[in-house]
Amino acid sequence: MTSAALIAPIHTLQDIPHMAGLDDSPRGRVLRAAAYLFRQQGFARTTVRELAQIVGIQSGSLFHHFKTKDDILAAVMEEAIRYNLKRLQAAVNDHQQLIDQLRGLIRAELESINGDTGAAMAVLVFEWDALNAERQVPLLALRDQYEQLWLDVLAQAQAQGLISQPPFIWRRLIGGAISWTVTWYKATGPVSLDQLTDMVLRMGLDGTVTK
Amino acid sequence: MTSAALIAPIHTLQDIPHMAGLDDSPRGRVLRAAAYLFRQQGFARTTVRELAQIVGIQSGSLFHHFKTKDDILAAVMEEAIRYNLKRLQAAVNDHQQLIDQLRGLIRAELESINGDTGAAMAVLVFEWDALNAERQVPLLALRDQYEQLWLDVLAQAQAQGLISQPPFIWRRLIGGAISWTVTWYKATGPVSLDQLTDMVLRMGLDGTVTK
DNA sequence: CAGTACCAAGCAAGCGCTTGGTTTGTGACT
DNA sequence: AGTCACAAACCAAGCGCTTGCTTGGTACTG
Repeated sequence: MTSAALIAPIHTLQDIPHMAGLDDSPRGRVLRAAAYLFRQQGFARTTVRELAQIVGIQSGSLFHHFKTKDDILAAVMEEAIRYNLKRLQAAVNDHQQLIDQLRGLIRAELESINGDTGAAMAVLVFEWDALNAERQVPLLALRDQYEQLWLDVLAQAQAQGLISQPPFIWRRLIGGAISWTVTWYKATGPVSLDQLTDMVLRMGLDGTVTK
Repeated sequence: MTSAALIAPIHTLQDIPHMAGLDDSPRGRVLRAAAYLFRQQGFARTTVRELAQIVGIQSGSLFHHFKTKDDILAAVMEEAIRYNLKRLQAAVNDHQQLIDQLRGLIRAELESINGDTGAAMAVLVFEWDALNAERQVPLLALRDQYEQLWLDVLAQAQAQGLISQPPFIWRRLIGGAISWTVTWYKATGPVSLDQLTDMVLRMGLDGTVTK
């Protein structure tokens, strides 16, 4: 097998940005490095030796903190989804007007994907199938909560005539547009997160409002 | 590592749907199986032995047709992008009205992702980073052609006031919504491809037209 | 002195790919 | 029609290497 990343693979933990929700415990350090590597190269192509090297320990020592490599993946995903579920709940609770709640949800999800939990969120999306079916179950329960938050707001939005598509479909299409930003959007570019939020929101309010 | 797909991994080529653009030559058979497996389990987690077994040959015999496993991945991607570039060009040429061209593009891309080239398109999206940088170059040139087709139509759409966002942004957001359908849309479900096309189109024509 | 965190070494299994040789299909020439 | 040459397609076996993970022991901390 040809190995990717032959050039400058040497990293240390300090080169890797912090991830919200993770402390500086050994466990937190492993998960931070894992989120970074799993996103950068994929789960299967990341070796436990490589991960250990970045954390600064021997590869065998990883298994003092996690039973298997799969457990590390599951932990990264669980941290990501738990943290961002809270973020989304806050986004809804912070506003009373429905349109502001909707904008808040979009903004929060854009942040989770392009901000300080971006690596873990990308792993959650792109490496989902790498997780055993059994290990997916508890995460699916969390994801259902996450999606229900959206659907509750969207049901009201439909009732008020804010959106003209079924909430389920609307959520999938807009969710796709938001998730996809991970492949192209740079916060340092010409478009700010607030501007991007408004663009997505406008696309969501399709022809029903001339706002 | 725990291995996924412990249950009923036994397949033969006949269980795998045909892919448009591939013939029944040995090469075509390998690529068809590869597109299916790479999508199902990911490139890294698919072994050459597994691939060979489905095709019905020995693993070593694969290397009579392709130099490396990476070459197989690159070939799957190239076939996918070449075939769908033609499909997109046809979609534009088949109509004269701008709005119909736009709808044609959306419909064509939804088809390529959810239809007879779906597996290969998913591989193109999800396994892009598994490809060496050098091998990405020729594919990027093809992808630029593909995207330019969209941008040409979108520039006119903006000039006519059909869309209210910059073509580049519009394309990214709508492209995300379309690509994302691979994660949830089933052609056998309650929503037809034509209906889905109209939903995406309506979302794209954001508030500028009360069509 | 118990528990946490770690190292050094290495095992068993699986990986991509190679090798040397055999079968099969095809077209040209008698 | 028969036969021969040659390339394409394939098999059987296995090499060299990497993988996730284990083991038995040591240092540090409260």
